[in-house]
Amino acid sequence: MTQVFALVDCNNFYASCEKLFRPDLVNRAVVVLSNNDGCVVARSKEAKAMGIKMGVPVFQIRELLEKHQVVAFSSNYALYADMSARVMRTLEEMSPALEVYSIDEAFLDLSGFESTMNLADFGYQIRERVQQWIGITVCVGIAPSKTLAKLANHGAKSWPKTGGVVDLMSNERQRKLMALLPVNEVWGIGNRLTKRLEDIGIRTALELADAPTKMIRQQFSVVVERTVMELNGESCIGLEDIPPTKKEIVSSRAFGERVTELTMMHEAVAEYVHRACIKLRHERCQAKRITVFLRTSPFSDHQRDPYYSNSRSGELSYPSDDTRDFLHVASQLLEAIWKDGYRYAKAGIMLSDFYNHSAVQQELFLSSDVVRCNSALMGVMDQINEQIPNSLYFASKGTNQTWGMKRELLSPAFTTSWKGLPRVR
DNA sequence: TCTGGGGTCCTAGGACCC
DNA sequence: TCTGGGGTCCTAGGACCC
Repeated sequence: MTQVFALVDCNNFYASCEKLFRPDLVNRAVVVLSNNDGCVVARSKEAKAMGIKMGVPVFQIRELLEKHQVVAFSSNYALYADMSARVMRTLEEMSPALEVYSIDEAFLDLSGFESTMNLADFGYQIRERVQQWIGITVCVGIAPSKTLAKLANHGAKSWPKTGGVVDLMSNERQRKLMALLPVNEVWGIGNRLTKRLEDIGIRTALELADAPTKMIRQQFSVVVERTVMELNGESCIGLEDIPPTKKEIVSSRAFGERVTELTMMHEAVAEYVHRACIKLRHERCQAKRITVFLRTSPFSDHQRDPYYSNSRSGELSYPSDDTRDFLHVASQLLEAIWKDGYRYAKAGIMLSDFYNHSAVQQELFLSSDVVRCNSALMGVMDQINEQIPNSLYFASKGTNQTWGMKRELLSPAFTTSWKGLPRVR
């Protein structure tokens, strides 16, 4: 049986979420900014039309924003996550299997649907329902492989006359679309690969699809080879409807102001450990390995502001999900890579080497009572913090946090009670 | 002055073992 | 003193994604 995938993607998702609760902003250009209000990470269609590019630093386009009275928001992740969950629940009801691919995209398995209905019509149904129930506009791409479904979706987004749905099940239509799209629009082909592919004369998606797989494998990799097969309608990447367990958890952040003192950096690292461990417990995992990293700004003039970047990993003697275990090691690792005299712009920690909670072998000399007691303590802490965020934490992360990030343009928490509200001081 | 955060997968090379 | 080749495991780095 031929496989059928649909990719459903929300249009301008973060900007659309902000607009949804501000009817006064219809037809106004809206942008959403990254942490620290540093870069543009989402634009409404009006903002796109002004030529505001994805990822551009705000300070470079400040005049443009003011001149056209563009409305800017700090990113309100709690709001977007909540809206995303609503969209996904709606999609779930319409398809037997769904893979939540990112906050604003999902793959649906529509295999077998083609015998009872017109696939494009079903795409329009999806679009209408999400629009009506949630108020978010989506585009739908339908094809026999995920990579082609991505391209179909791109077509649906780019050409309004498609009505937001493109059915790419026929080979003829696949080739027609691929001939029009540059190779860098293909899922899995980024900047570097685009450059290398262009060097050997491959410029369009179709030229990549027609390239001999053997040569692609030799000159590039198995990954690119798989992409070529997917472009030819051969599905190599299946639907992952059960989310795989995480292999690492990262918590990192650029500072609102440069950090020059070790005590401050200790506080910041403690904060990241705290956040990562909450996620770890949420995943019902334990980790053994922790990495601490820090760096100065790669963008500044290195004559005046020299560059330094370093990281160091350490291991616990047994897997744990106890914040205190990681705080202890992290602080030692930080001491080992810290150098005085630099203006640090960013730091973070990463947890890795995960073990399933139930399958973890306890440390030989730790009584099981102690372990039970620790995990109960952490559980209570997480529960309280879920009710009232940041009410309970370890003193090591500090109470002042002058290095914390800037979020000056945050929208209110429209749909969530506590999450997303700035901390009350 | 001001440039995000969180992930995955693959590969090359070093360490180590037999 | 001479000194092989193959396998495995781990890590760092590169590339990609949203």
